[in-house]
Amino acid sequence: MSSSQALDPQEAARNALAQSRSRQLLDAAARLMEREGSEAVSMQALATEAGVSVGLIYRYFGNKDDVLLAVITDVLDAFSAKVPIAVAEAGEDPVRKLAAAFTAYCHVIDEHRHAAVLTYRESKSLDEEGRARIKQLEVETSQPLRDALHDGVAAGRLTAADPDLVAYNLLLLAHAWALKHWYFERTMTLERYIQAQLGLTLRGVISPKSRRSYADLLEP
Amino acid sequence: MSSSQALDPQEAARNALAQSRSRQLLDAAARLMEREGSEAVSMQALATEAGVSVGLIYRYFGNKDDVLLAVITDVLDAFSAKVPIAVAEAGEDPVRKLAAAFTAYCHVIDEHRHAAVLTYRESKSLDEEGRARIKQLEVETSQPLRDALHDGVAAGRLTAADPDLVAYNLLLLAHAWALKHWYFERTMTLERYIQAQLGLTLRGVISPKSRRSYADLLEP
Amino acid sequence: MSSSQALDPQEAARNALAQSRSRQLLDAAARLMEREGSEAVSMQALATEAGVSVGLIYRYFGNKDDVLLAVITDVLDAFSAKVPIAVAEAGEDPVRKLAAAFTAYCHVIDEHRHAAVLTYRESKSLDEEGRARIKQLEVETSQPLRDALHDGVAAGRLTAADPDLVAYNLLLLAHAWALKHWYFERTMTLERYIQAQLGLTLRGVISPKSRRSYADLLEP
Amino acid sequence: MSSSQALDPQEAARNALAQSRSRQLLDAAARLMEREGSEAVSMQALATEAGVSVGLIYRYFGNKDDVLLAVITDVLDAFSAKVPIAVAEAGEDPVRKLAAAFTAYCHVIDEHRHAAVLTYRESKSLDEEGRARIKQLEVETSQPLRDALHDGVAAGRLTAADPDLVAYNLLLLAHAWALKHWYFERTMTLERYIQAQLGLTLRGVISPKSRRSYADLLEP
DNA sequence: GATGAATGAGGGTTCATTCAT
DNA sequence: AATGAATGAACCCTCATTCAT
Repeated sequence: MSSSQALDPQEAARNALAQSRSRQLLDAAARLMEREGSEAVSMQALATEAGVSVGLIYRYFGNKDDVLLAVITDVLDAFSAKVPIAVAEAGEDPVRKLAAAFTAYCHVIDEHRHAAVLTYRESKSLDEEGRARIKQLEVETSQPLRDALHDGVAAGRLTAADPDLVAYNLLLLAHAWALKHWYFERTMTLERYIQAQLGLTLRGVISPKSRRSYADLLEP
Repeated sequence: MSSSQALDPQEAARNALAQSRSRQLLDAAARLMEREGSEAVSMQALATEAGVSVGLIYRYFGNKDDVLLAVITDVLDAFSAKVPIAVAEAGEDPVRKLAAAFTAYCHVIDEHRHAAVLTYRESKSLDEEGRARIKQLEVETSQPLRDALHDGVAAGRLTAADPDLVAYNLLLLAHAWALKHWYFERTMTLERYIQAQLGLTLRGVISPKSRRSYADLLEP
Repeated sequence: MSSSQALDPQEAARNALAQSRSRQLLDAAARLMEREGSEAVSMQALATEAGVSVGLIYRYFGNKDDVLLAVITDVLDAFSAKVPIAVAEAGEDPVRKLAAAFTAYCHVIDEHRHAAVLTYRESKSLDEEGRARIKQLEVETSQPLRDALHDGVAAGRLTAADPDLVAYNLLLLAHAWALKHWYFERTMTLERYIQAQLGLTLRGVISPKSRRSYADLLEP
Repeated sequence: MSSSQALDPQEAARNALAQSRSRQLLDAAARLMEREGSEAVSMQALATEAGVSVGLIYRYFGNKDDVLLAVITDVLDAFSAKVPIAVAEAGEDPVRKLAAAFTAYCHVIDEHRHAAVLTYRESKSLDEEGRARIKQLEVETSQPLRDALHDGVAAGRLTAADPDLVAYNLLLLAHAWALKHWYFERTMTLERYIQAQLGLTLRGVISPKSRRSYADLLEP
């Protein structure tokens, strides 16, 4: 009720504080996971890293799973923030938009590698309602990929029996950069990874007559 | 012939017991993970599920990580046991062999869904030497995919700049059936999943002149 | 002057708390060992005896061996606190100083009988660096005995081929009051024990011409 | 009844077996303690070292403490076996007999260093009746020292207000070679240790007129 | 007599969570 | 709003002891 407009200054201040505290903690969590691995995130360690007390975390998050959920959500938020922009900059061509979206996904994943892995961990609350939220967010944030694919199909540039599966696969391949980083880092850079995976996927869905137009994307 | 050398019956009995205990414990672990999630596998819970005492587990496994490693290895062993057979039954055609291999992978994953997820968890000992063993086993067990792909390329049926990446992607897609089961189960059966993913991947690597021969694999 | 530098009150309070908690735990350990023997000191038992939770112990000590080391160090600290004072009060005569030192040692041992025995137990961490620390502390705290002996030799009151061995023997005899308490308590009081042992040792090292001056120490 | 004489052959065989099993286990315990320290004696380790099964140990010993008690008793038995012989070989002189006895004690201790330390460990059953047995045995086995001292006093060679205390101290000094081995081994050999300690003790109890006769024992 | 697989209480340790200040 | 000392359930692991074979 008081959320959208006419917020009294006290509440506004409170919200701003909550916002900045969340940011502070989420950033600390990211740093911690980057430095020590995502197993090392204990509440105590998180508090120390963020420069606050343990108790304070519980003022802004209900429990540890809430924090983890927020970390994951944070990554998904980065998707919503960056992918649409990248898509918009790619112009009107749906295939170029698709490529731009995938590239942006991969870059975000690369910047949050350890947080991205979290999604694949089973934790108590993530089974109940957290799982549902993540699912929904994941679907929402993969919308740009789906849109570009559908556009491409509509425009006759792509041929895909199940565009949603292709979109999901691309998401998966972006995640795979984090999940299997120990494997890929031995043979590839991120840019090379993006190019190679994009090429493979596109070769499976591009319509024959459009091949020539996207030779740069298809030829590795 | 059946064993290594002059097996004294006492040792043989002991080995058989160890074998069956391992089986019993690994099966219990699988059941437990299936029922409560792979986070719920405490040594106490495992003992209870297997109907033995905690102490007994330590007679057959050095520590908890050894158990987890064994669970993972168990899946990988199922690969080595089943995939080569499926490939052999597929005949000589490298593309058919590839399809058979992927199908077999997916079936094994489906039968060990929760165990398969374990590989993606970071655990203490899995970072040190366990990680190395898993990597190696993963590479070994994915060999059939790689072989079929290389054969296909050599035979001119497939065109792939990086066959190893394609093989790894297929492995990933098989794992994805377990990792993202909550997503796929809403829209697909396992068989449909296999067919769809195989179609997509093949369309990206099949050589133009061979398309007609594998129309059944390519058309969903 | 009293502390190191610009003590902010918060840190000071924390230090005071840590101090008092340590005291509380070490006293509980002493009581426990007194009542149940030094084998009975489990972390749980210690927590219960001290009226705190197990977890709290780990806020003040790294692990169980740290606790045991602290218990031992505590005794050695009592030596450093009490022996020099006793020596100082004994005047200038090196033999009187020696007697005073030994008496003080025995009294401290008597007050920490069970803790004193700990030094003779082999424990995991006590082999590595703990052992080294104890050794060093033991040597340091037995310095007053050595000093008095060397002084006595220098002053011509004592004759000892190996004063350090004599000093070590006295230390041992002090410990023996704890180690063999079940034996000595049947026939002696602490005071009688001190007098008798001192007499024996002194008779072995006193120079002939000084015998008369210390008749009170030599004649039991 | 059947013990002293006329033992039926079956019982005799049983006794002999029990005897040899005990020996086998006690020797294994000694080896184990020598090699791994006296903390490392678990029932399993002991069984393995002795080349028997765990269960068998319980046929010959009631529980672990019984084994430990037997190990200790074994050392005390070695005293009764060796010390009287050494004393007998020393001739008639009570002081020489004392010296021979102490030397023999120290040698036995040196051969069973780790077992000797066991006496100073508190364990469950050692408090109850085991303690009593050990006390008694300790007193019995130190009899040669006491005898020699009393003889010496009677012969006017020694002057000691409390000969029993002197005897007990010598026992303690023999033990100290094991208890404080880490200290003494840095500066002394066993022979030097014996000579030095004997010298110190004797100087405290030898009667003035006998000093010359035992100059070899008194001068280090 | 002998085995060794099996038990399970108990030990040390960690860490999410609470609450008095 | 913020702190951090305190809690205690839960975890992994060991080892003396038992008992069916």
